[in-house]
Amino acid sequence: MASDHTRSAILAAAERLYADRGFGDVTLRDIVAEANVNLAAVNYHFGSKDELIAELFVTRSLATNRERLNELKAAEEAGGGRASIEAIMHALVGPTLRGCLGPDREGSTAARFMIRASIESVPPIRRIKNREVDHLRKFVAAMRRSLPGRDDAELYWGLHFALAMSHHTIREKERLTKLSEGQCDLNDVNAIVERVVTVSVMALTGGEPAKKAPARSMAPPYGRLTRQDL
Amino acid sequence: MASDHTRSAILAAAERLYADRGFGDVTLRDIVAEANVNLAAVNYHFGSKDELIAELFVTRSLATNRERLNELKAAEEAGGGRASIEAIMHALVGPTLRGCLGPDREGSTAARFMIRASIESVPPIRRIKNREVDHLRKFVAAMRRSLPGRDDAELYWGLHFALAMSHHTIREKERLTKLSEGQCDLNDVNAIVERVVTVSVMALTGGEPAKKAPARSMAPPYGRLTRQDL
DNA sequence: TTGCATTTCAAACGCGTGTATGAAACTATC
DNA sequence: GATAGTTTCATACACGCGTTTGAAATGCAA
Repeated sequence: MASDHTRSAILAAAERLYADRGFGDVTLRDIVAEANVNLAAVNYHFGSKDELIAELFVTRSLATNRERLNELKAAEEAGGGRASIEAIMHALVGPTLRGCLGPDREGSTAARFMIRASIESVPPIRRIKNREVDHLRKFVAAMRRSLPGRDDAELYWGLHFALAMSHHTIREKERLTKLSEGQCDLNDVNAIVERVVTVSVMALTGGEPAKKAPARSMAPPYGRLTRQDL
Repeated sequence: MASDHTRSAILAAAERLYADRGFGDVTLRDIVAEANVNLAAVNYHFGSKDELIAELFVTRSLATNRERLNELKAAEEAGGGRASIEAIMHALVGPTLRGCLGPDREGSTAARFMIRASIESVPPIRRIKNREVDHLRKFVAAMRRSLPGRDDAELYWGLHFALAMSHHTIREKERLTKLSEGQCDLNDVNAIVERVVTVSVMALTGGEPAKKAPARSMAPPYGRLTRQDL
């Protein structure tokens, strides 16, 4: 057991370097140099480079998931077991967006690391992401409670688009700034969250203010929908 | 000059392998084995591995961009210089979605390659993508003509979200299928295009059927907007 | 056929990587 | 303070990679 000093120094240095320069060109030697520890320490404490990356990513995404679920649970309790669809989407995209776009929170290293993880998609991280389905299903369940009668496929598409907008905003933050020549304010995180939530809710409810709308409303003007369940 | 046989065999083999297995674990040796040419041929004909990848990507994305602009031009001419916002978004996301999700088009190798390029984000490709700004600006210009008086930032956000949804759908195709347990039909490309267009238009017009709406309508319920231009 | 330029080829180079080794330095328990 | 277990360290290994080399083969004009 002992001090753990080396172990956490490696974790901190690795996260910092990965956040700054991406997974592609950060070697174990870079990491141990930054952490002032011996090269062999990585394999001693983590087993392999991939396991080090996995541990970093698991830690951070567990934290985000916990935050999301807390927000969801709070919203459902406040609504007597049924949260508004706005609140649900807010809980879904808020923590991630705040974490990755927000101002320095613990030096924002964690945030920048998660951005990299979302951009570069290295094998150990991809493996973990594929097990995130269960977590998302909890949101689908909440959405089902909030919008009863709505087709399940519609719920999945709404969730999918919400994640699309928030992840893409994180990934392409720089590009959007450049494209819009600074006209899109990427610093006001709350405004961005509201923007994403608003569009997501519109996608799910078809533009109406989202008060228990009758049923499927996002049906495209033409072109068939899913035909699974006729 | 000569036969070009070797050159094109390399291009074809590389695209096929990258499409199937990703950039991460395809080596030059894999490629030349698949193409039945000598290892040194790659450097002789392309200069380096990165330039080979770049040539592949440039070729394919030029084709997509051309397709997009053709669709846009056709829509603008049909509307007397002003296309409907639906048509513009359609031209923006249609070609990419059809190319990457559609059924076999020339063996769909090109499509799968572009999916990889959008997922893995390898340096030479990233460099090229960063020069795509000019191309997107043409769409912003068309949007400005279609929705005059609308805040520029709103147009950028709308374009951004449209790209978000189409790219994310391509990237996470498998995950969405798994999450929804097949309830989201990822095979009906036209329906997906309509879905993305519909939501994009709602994001831009605020849910109204998009007939030259007065002005900014996607303003979030609370939270400030951009403050650049006061 | 000769001569020159282009293209192919087998082989090797050089480098950087993640990982393994085995001894040395600690730390804690008795 | 001896001993067993844990952690650090310098060093080396083995391998795969993109790239280079220089000679052989090929194509083509005169």
